[in-house]
Amino acid sequence: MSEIGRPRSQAAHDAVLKAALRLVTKRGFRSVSVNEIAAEAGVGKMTLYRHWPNKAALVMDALLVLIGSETDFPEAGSAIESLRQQLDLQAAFFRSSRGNLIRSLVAEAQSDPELAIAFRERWVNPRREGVHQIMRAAVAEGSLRSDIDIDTAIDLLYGSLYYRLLLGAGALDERFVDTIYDQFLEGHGASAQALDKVRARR
Amino acid sequence: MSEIGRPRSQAAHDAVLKAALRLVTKRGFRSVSVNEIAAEAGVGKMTLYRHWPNKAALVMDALLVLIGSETDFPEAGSAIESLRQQLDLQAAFFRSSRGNLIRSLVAEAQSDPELAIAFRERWVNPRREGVHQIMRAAVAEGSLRSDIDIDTAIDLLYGSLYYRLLLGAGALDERFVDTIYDQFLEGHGASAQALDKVRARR
DNA sequence: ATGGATTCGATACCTTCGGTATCGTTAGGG
DNA sequence: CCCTAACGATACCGAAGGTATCGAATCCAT
Repeated sequence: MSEIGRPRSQAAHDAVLKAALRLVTKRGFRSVSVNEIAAEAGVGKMTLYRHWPNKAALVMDALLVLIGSETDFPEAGSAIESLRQQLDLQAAFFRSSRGNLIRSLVAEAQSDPELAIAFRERWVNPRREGVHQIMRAAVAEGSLRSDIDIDTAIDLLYGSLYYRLLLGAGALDERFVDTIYDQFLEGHGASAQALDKVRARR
Repeated sequence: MSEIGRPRSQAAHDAVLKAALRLVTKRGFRSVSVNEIAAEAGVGKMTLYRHWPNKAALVMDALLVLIGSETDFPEAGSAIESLRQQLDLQAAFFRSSRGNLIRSLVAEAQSDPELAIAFRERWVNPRREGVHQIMRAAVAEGSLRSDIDIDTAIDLLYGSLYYRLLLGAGALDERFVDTIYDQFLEGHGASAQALDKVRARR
């Protein structure tokens, strides 16, 4: 297990990640060049390409390493409350400069199959799994109806957030989160299930 | 009022639109070059740029002119049935090679503000307006609860379709449409409203 | 310590692509 | 019939992602 030659510089690695995050969140993926990122990091272009195979992989890493935890589930008194707070958090995340990063990566992924897979497996799926868990807990605590189709529910709730982020179809404010959350509970809250039983009894 | 000089060739115009549609639906926006489109159309590059200011505007036009009507609302016995059929139609549209075109334009719009505006105003908004009308009709015929927030309902339903199209998070098949439609009616169908009244009476 | 292997930052370079400029040629309205 | 603008073709420009190569620096193994 040879460790021959000069070792990789962790400082350079970190500086490039930070520079990439700063520039891309601010101005977007396409309008930031690799030369700029290297210059901002005070690093040679070839050093950058020794650490990442291409621009997309670098920015994807910057997202995961530097701000991946910003959408973690907050602690809350109940699962359903935690879900609600995470929806707000996700909307705030999209509304902030981080939103540019997500928009950029989704856009780039449309013409870069490798990036598409990486984004789905390393960003989307882990977060879906988190929502999945919390929804199962919400079912267990009796806040959501037990016959809910969780995957589709996630598509509806989080799909609408991505829709507004990418299509610019409307504000990603708390009022919007309020509304989709209310509409969601209207159909999937435990009280809706109770009402179904009323209907069934008739 | 002057019509001096050689007139624009409608044949060239149409050939470029057709070539752009064919190539971009097949291979995607980024991997098709303007040179290819011009060659495929049997047209000089400068002729292309005399008819459209840039590649994005051309492809946007191809979408609207050639296949804009493919997502029109089908005739159906009731408004709610028409809504359901249009959802299926939209999913089939996204699932077909047309989906590549939409994905390409949404992606490109993330770094092209003019295209973003054009796509929203010329594609998204007109179709949202169609859904809006049909949902109002569904309320009027008693198929949807009268207190529905239509704009948010559109975000939920169609947002989830765009989400699956762009994130590749799952199949856009009829089963999926079935499920989101059922979940939608669960919360917003008129019977749900009736059940609310049962709850209120207690 | 010293030498070999590898990374470092810097810079020149290659290729591709969107878009422009310029040819001589062609069509048609005044 | 002729003047003007569009036509197809092609050369060109600038920006950008990625590669190649440089001498210098750094660490491990001997």
